[in-house]
Amino acid sequence: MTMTPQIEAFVYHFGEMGSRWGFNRTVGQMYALIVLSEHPLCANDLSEALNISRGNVSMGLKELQSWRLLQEKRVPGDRKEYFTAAGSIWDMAIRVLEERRRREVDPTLSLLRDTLLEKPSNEQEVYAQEKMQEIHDLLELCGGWADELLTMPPNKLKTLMKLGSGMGKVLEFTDKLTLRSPDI
Amino acid sequence: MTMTPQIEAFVYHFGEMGSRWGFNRTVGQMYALIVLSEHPLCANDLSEALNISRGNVSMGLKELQSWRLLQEKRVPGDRKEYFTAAGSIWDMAIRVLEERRRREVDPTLSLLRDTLLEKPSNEQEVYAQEKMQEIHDLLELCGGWADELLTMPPNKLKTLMKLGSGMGKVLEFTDKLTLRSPDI
DNA sequence: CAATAATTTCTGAAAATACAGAACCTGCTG
DNA sequence: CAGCAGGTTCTGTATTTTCAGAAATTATTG
Repeated sequence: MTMTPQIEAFVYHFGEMGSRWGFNRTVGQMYALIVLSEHPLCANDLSEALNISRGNVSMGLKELQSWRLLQEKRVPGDRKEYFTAAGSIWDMAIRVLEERRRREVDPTLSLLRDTLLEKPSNEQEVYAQEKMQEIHDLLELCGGWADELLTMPPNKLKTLMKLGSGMGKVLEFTDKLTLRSPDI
Repeated sequence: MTMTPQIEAFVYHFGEMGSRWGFNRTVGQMYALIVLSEHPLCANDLSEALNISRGNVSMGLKELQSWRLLQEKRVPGDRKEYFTAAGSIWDMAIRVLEERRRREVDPTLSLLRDTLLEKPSNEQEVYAQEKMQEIHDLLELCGGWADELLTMPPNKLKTLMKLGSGMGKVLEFTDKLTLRSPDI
């Protein structure tokens, strides 16, 4: 289990980026290596290839599993656990986005909902609540939309994205249509 | 400059979330307070309201400015600088997304592009490059799409999002149309 | 061109996080 | 049930990040 310079470069880069994506350097490296490996890897492989302590690898695998990013593979006659990336690259992206939403957006939404139920008790709070309402609506709208998109079959989603600037036009077009028939 | 419990709760929450959004606790608190305040705030206001050292406030303001999230306000006859949130909540969201893309996605894309120009030097790299290609394509597609969306006028974007599950249908519909006329 | 108000940069302490390595489980195998 | 492979949890150290407060810098006004 030794990495070529190319693979190494990507693995390290992903480690650095990892922190931005919500997990730490070593977890990022571990995941990158697993994704790039055709064959399932076990904890020892990771520990050796990345020079990471065995205990740390165990924690990292736990973390990646909590993101639902790993698929466990059992090799008959071998008592080690092996791992590959769960699903396609698309699946991976979707999982990460879902998880980040759960961690970053949902708690805020919930707090906002609670706060907005309370009566503003002075001038200052009237304005503040207006802003909170705006934030709430934005998050809710985006969240709902994201749900729609992420539950679409990937193919369809891809088509949609490729539509690109066409989308603006489609939108105008459907606008016109809905003038006549509100239920496209 | 004293916060009501409601406002305080949101400010602190946003501080905690802040770290997930790419800046630290105090920067998050500062921004939340600025957004919720009807009137522009100066460094001292922030320092006092949040119990943050004056120097730290200065750093934080720099950080927020690097995200293009602040609008500077000058009050005639007062030499202090005052700040409000730059633009609407939508503008804020767009700025944050753009900036995160710049910081999180672009460097990876650039590395991938470079790597994919090289010839795979063995079996292992052939597979790894396939995966990298997939990641590259996904990031590029999403990035391009995000560009489209984020440069759309907010109203249009809002309409699009509200379209919700309708979108799947629109898609099928345009599919049929393009069979006859490829340039919608 | 002082005097001083406002801001920025620097410095080191404190807090949080990441991590190696040891100690500890758990369950298989002979 | 001893021995051991594999995995997890714990403990202390190293690293990184955050931040207050001091020092330095820049602007503003009489």
